Amino acid sequence: MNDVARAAGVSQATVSFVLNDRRDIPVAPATRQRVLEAASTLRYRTDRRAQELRIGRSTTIGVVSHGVASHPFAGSILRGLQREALRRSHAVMVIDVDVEATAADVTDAVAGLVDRGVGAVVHASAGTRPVQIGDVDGAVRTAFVACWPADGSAPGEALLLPDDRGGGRAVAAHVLGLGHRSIAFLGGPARDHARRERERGLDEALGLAGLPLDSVRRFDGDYGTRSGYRLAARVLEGDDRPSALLCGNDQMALGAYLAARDLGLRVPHDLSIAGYDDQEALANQLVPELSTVALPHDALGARAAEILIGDPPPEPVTEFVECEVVVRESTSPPPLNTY
Amino acid sequence: MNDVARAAGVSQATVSFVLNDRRDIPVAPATRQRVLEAASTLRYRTDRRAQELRIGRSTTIGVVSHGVASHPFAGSILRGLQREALRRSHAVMVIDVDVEATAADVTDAVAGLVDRGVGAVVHASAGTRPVQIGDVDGAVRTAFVACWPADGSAPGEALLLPDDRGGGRAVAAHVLGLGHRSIAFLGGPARDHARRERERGLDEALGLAGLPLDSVRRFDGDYGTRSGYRLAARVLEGDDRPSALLCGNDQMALGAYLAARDLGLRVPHDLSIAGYDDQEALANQLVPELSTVALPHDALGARAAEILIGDPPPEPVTEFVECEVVVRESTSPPPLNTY
DNA sequence: GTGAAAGCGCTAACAG
DNA sequence: CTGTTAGCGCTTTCAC
Repeated sequence: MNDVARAAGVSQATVSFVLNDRRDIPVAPATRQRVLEAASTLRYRTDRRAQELRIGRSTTIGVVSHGVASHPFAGSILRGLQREALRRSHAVMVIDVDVEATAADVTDAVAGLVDRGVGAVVHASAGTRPVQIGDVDGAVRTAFVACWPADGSAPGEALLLPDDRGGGRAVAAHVLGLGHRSIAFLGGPARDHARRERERGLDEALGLAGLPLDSVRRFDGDYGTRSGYRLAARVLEGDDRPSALLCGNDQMALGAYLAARDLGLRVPHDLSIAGYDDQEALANQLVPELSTVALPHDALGARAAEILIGDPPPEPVTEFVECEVVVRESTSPPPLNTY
Repeated sequence: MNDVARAAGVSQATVSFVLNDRRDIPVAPATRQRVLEAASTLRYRTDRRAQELRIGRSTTIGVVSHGVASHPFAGSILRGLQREALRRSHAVMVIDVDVEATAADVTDAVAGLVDRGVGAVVHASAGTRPVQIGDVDGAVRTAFVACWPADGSAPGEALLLPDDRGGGRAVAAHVLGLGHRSIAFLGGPARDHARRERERGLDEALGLAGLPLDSVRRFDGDYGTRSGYRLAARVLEGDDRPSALLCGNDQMALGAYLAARDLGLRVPHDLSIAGYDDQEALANQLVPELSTVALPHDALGARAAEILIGDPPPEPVTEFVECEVVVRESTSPPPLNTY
């Protein structure tokens, strides 16, 4: 900055003023111009560390990602977050911790972030589940995306979740609307939060349609393709084969695709299949393309950035972001349609 | 730090000495102990920004990820990188740029990183392809993981690539070794680097086996599941159906699975299929489990951290990291085996 | 062994 | 409108 000042023939303070575009300090247009030029020819860039040190605020937000590596689409959360952060000239620093990280591991991660001056941290997961948050002592602004503190503590300034119940209701309504009455629900683990919400959504849709809850058979899977395969094979081999499968996620739907084909069933002609997640490079690439529910990861990430960079909300916010069903080719009216 | 000094009844400098564990400055064990205790009860943490500002070196390394969001397993690169960085008490700051980012976009990304004091940046991609690097003017140490500068400039201190040729050779040898003589290669785009290397590997394996290069039919896909489906359907429907398919990646192999089933072919009984990438949650989840080639993303990331945190190598290093074939269930000897 | 003081690159009073 | 200066939290030289 001194070099720029010298080159422009002004004081270093003046350089700071024009570079930070401070409108309250008047600077002669000509001077201003000289400074800008000097800065540009010298390829000057302000050192954020020094700047932050001085102003006492941070221009970077940290994210603790609880197992990106294990989840293909965590990228979207990051993307939304980053885009929004960038718009507010903030940077994003991420540190990935294992899905099975202990509280101590996470404490280290958060500490590393805080030591480097992040002004806020967002915990992000792709699975909508409890995560370890470590012992951070409320030292930093925090938000949660698709996860919440495993230890039951308060979820910082914001708890941002996909509206899985609504999504579950929406796909169910879609399939019901097509005329299906014999449906199987191939869900995630029985204790999984998302699975439960989605199933409740299903129940709501059933209620709305005036159908008994036990008209849909339900199974527990593990969100893996193989479990989708196994469950689908089992239900499809029995008598009174369902005409539609509501899968816990796209991976399980893929398993169902494989199982259906192995049994000589055509999708969607003989069997409709719906997924959940709208996983990139999967749902829209399948043959036939998979009807599914889009998870609003990008929006969730963006919202987190928005909240944490702005003024702290008077009280913690909890938001459920809508999950839209995206209808593609794998769902159609049931065969032998009788209405 | 002043608070700690006061609490321990020593000067602030002494606190710095013991906290940084400087063995060249002798400190009385008792004093040392008092400082440590004070620091811990006050929950003191050193501000890396101030520290870096003073010492003039950085303890964080930046990564420009060229399209994480679009590639499911970029996470592994990050993971390896982070693990290695952590071992050397560095942090990792990532910024994701779009796959189609312009040089200007990338310049901004790198600048954001450098302004925040990263000591080095690694460009990472999941696709092994040229990437924009922006105009960074050699201002910072740089390495490339699974990518290289699109503008033909020198690849910084290190160019780290998967050995796709070796991987291609290895799968081909595996399938050839099983006895297959009628093979089709369903590759990625004709101009794609990885596709070409993998195909060269195939040629080498053919040469080693004393087989003519034209004994394997080759097709161009786009690494998407649908293109795998389309290509497989085409080649499988024709006369002299191949007994084995070498796919450009796991996604295409999945397409081939789907196509094979649609034609009533059993894998691997009627048809062997091999993928490439060993994509998490895909390859090992398919039914049957997919034989494929593992990409060493984790190792690549780790190596980048190792190089950039250590002393600069005297001259740029280029390393090819081995891709191992992982044999699972989708490959077996051909039907009507005649040897 | 320990402490005082300078300075890393920056911002923000305040004086001119 | 511009320049001087103190100080953000730290490290390190040098004197005690």
